[in-house]
Amino acid sequence: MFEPLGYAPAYLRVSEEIRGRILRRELTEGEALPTETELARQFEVNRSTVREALRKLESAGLLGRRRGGKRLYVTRPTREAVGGGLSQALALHRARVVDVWEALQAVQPGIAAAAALRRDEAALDRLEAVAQRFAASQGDRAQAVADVAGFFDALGEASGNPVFVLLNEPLLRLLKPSLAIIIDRVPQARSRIEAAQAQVVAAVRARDAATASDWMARHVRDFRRGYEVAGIALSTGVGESPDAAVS
Amino acid sequence: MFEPLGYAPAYLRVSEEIRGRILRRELTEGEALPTETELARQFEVNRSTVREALRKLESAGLLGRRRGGKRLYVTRPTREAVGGGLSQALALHRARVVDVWEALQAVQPGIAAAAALRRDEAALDRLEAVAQRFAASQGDRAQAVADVAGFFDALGEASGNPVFVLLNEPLLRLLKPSLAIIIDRVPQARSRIEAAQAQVVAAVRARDAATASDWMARHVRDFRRGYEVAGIALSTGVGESPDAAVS
DNA sequence: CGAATGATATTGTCCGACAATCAGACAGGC
DNA sequence: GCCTGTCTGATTGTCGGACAATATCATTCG
Repeated sequence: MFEPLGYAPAYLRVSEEIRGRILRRELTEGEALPTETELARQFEVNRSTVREALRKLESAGLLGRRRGGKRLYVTRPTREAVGGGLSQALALHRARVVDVWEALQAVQPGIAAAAALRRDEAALDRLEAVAQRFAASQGDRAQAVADVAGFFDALGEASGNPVFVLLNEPLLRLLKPSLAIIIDRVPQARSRIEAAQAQVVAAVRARDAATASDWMARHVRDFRRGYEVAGIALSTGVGESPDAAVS
Repeated sequence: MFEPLGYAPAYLRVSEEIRGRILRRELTEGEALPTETELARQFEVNRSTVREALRKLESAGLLGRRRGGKRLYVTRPTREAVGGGLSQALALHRARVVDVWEALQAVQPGIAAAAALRRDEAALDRLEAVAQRFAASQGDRAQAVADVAGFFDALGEASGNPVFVLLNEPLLRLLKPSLAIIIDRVPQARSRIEAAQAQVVAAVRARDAATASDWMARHVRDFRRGYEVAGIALSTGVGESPDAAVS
C-alpha cells in the first residue's frame, strides 16, 4: 500500500550531488575538487563521510589524481576504467569466450565500415603503424597480442565514434588471454592475421566500407577457427585460464 | 629512467583484496560479507579505512544490500549498474545520438541472428509479449518507449549471450529520450516499429537468422529516419535534451 | 505455529588527532 | 640562470573512540 519512504545515507547524497555537478558540467574536466575539509564544511557533514563519497566517485572514474598527486581532479572515465568494470561484470556473469567472440563478430564489421567512411589521415597512419608493428613482431608473443588488440582499437578510433571505442575495450581485454594461446599454438595464425589486417587497411584507405567490413568479418571469423585449432574450449569462461581443453 | 615506485593506500589494498576474492569466486554471490568491525580486525586497519574500501566495491556493483537491509552481500553487477556506468561515461565523452545509433546499427542485426538461432520457447514468449504490449500501448508514450527498449532487451536475452545483454543496456538507456520524441512527433513511427517487430518475431520463431538480422537492420535504420523527421539534430549530445533543433 | 517482544549486533555519523608528504617559497652555491 | 637544500603550511591517509538508530535474531507469548 505504501512505498518505503526513500532514505539515503549522507555519503550517498554527497556523492550523488557531486556526480550531478560533474554530469551537468558545472564541474568541468581537469578542475580540482575542493579539499575534503572544505567539502565537509559546505555539505555540513564529517570529513569521513565526504571521504566515503569521494571513494565512490573515484571508483566510478569521475575523479582521479594526477600522477603522484594528492588532490583530486574531475576527470572522465578512461577507456580502461570503463573496460575494466565491464569485463569484470562479464566475468561474473559467466560469459564464455564464444560469447565475447560472437559480440566481436557482430560489432567489428560495422566499426570497420564506419572507419572506412570517416577515417582521417592521422587515424589511417596509426592503423598502418599498428599493422606494421604486428607484422614485425616475430617471436614476441606479448607484443603480437597487444598489436592485434591495438588494431581493433585503432579501427575504433578511426571510426570517430566514442561508443565504438568504449565498447571495444572490454571485449579486447577479455579476448587477449585466449588470443595469446592461439598465437602460440596455431602456426598459421600470424600470417592470416597479417593478411586480414593488410586487406582492412587497404579498404579503409580506399574508403571502401563494404570491403573493410567484409575483411573484418573474415578476420574475426578466423579467431573462431583459431580457438578450435588451438584446442580452446569455446565454453571456457572469460576470466578463467583458457589453457587446457586438450580433450 | 626510473619507474615511480608503487604505493597504494590501505583502503585501496583492502578493496583490491576483497575484489580479488570475489572475482576468484572465493566469496560467492549472495554470501554475506563479514561485518565492518570484523574486516577491520582481520586486515588490521581502522574501520573507517574498511568503509572506504567497501564504498568502492559498492559502487562497482560487487557489493549490494538487500532491500532495507544493513549487511552487505556479495553480488554481481546488475545490468543497470553496468549500463549506468557506461552511459555516464559516454555522456562525458560527448557521444552524440548518431554515435549511439550507429553502434545500435552495428550490433543489433548480430543479436537478432543469434537470437533466431538459439532462442528457446520461453524467450520467444517474452519477445512476443513485449511486441504485443507495444502494439497495444496506444497513447501511452512512456509505455511505448519502455516496450521498444524492452524488445531490444528481450532479443538480447533470447540470444543467450550475456555480452549482448550487457552491451545493449547502456545503448538503450541513451536512446530512450530521443525515442520518446520520435514517437511523439512522427505519426507513422508506431506502425513502422510494430511492423518491424512483427517481422523480427516471425523470423526468430522460424529460426531464420538471415531474415531476423535483416529486419532488425531495417528497424534500426528507421530510427535514423525518425530522427530526421522529428527534427532531432543527429549531433545532439547524449545526455542533453534532444528536444529542439527546429532549424 | 505465528506474532509480538526484547536484547544484541551492526551500520551511519561524528569528533579529534597525528604522521606523511605534497606544493610552494626562499635562500645559497655552481 | 639553474639546480639544490631547507623551511612552512596545507592536505591526505589513518587512527581511536564514541553514540544514536535500527536491523537481526532468539525468545516468549497468544
